[in-house]
Amino acid sequence: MHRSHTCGELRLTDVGTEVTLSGWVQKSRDLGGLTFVDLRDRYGITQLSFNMDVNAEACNQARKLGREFVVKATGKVVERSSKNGNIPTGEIEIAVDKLEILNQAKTPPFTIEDNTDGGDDLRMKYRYLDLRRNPLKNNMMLRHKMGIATRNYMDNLGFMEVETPYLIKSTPEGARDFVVPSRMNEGQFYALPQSPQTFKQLLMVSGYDRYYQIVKCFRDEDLRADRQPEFTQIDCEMAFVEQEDILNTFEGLVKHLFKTIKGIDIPEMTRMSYADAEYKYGSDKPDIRFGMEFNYLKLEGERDLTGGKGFPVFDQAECVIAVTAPGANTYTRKQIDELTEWVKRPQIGAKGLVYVRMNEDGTVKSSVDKFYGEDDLKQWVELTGAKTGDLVFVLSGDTDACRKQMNELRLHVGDQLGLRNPEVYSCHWVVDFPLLEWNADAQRYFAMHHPFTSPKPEDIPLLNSQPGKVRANAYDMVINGVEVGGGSIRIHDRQVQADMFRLLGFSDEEAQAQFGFLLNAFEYGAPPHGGIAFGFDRLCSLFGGESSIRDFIAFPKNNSGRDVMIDAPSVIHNEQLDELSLKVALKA
RNA sequence: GGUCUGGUAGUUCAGUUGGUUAGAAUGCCGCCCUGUCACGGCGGAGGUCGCGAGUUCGAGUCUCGUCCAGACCGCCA
Repeated sequence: MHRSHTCGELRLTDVGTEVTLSGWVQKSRDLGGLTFVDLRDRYGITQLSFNMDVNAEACNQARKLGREFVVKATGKVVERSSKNGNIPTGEIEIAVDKLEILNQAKTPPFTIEDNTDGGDDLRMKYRYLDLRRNPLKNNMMLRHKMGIATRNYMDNLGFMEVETPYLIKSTPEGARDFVVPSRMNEGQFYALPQSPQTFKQLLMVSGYDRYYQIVKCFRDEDLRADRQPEFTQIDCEMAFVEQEDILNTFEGLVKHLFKTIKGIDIPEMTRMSYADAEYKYGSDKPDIRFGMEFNYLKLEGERDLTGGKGFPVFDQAECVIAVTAPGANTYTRKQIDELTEWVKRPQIGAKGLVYVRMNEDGTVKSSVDKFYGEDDLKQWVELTGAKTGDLVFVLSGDTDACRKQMNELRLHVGDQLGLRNPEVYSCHWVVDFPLLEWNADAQRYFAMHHPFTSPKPEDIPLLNSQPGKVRANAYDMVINGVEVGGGSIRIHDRQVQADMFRLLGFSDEEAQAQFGFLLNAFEYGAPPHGGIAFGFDRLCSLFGGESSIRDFIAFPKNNSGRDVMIDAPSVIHNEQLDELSLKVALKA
């Protein structure tokens, strides 16, 4: 027997008990005749004590222990004479009779502490050591609990989990596929699924009217802090439902997760149209934890409070947007200059930044006083609702670009002003997405969500005349400005689906070749259906209060898509290539 | 594909206008210490300044290239 208890469970009530503990040496403190060893496992830390007068042999052994040695200690639980209130086991210690080294350890390249001295690179290379640290361990535990809570909720509602294949067929739409060569089918490739989309729809045709799956998905695109090439979705689909049913069911899932994991009651989620989201926040995933909504000083067909005063920048702009930063008149000239440089970076691309100060003495001072008098500014201020002590930021330009830029500025200033507290959660739906998106390069429409999304029935007449105006039965759930999930009511009519493929530029032959199995299935009694998929990693990071998903995945990839621990990807042997009938021709 | 930031001791970082022997903290090693828990005290070892070229009397420092890491843009139905 290697242990009778874990390192996190012994208390004062266990005093006198003979126990055996096994774990890792967190730290030892050698006081001369007395040595203490902190023994750690994933349940906690228990102090081992060694006394030269009582057991010289064990004490001498203990003095030689290095960090992260794996040891087994047997002894009696005793009350400490000086207690440690910082840890749950701090009132007791083990007076060790017998110490056994189960395995030695090299000194780890970084400290196994909550605030480690290790950099990201090193932590990734020794991920198995990084995972010993509390923050990572807690993240993994959070992820585990999120999975359990999800499965409980879904199971209670009668959803069944069905596994779908990972080796499927490559399709041209959407993200790049990861491909897998087939040995038995020379020159042919499987693709790893970007999502189980078509399979879950086929399961609806099969009559499995409530399906879900916590499932890995794969996309061969560049990485970000919140994007990994392989990631996990909570993938769901329901038959005989309308949009309302889906929204209610999965609003319930997220509320359940908040309640069971964090003990937070989330109020009913508001719904915002895509058009409103873009209008008020310049984003399809607005963070509505704080105000700072857009005010249009100038917008075609609405108003123009800026024209005719000789300021060419605004005169030539399609759109002028003002946003009030509450209490931000404390910003110094230097801070505003920095913000100006910030919005002028190529990533944001604004030409400049205009501001209006709401001074304590009641005066209003702007960076464009040369062109705009007190009356003009008063009109602006009235529209934006800015009060004394506030600072109004104004950007101008083409409407879409200006909205995007103001969205970035709004979030950035929101961060600076501490308006985006990670402990405050604001969940809402964005609905009525456009069905199609015009792509200027390809000179054709692309499905904004995916080609299986159904148009709103009342918008169907526009499909041929104004495709860009057609709204979809599509929805995203947004939490704190993070798109955590999205879905749609699908097309279940073969003819409509075929029309959609045609609209997206597929010939009938191409549509049949790519998605014939789905079109065929729709001929055998496809029920109306729809669904949603949540980004599980993002949900976990959100619950953990972090913006990067990497530390919520046990073994993630780095920025370049590499696993630096196992050193993947790697070249393969020529024998393997031969078997697959492949030849590698490196570019340049 | 692009923009930006960084790469100096095992680790995290500092390093002035280009100028003697490149520093700190922590970790590691040795000695001392009987109630520590960020233990304490004394001593010690530890560096091809990512790599390559260039400028210069002289480069950690300046220039160019390259590799690696991170953030972002493009991309992500």
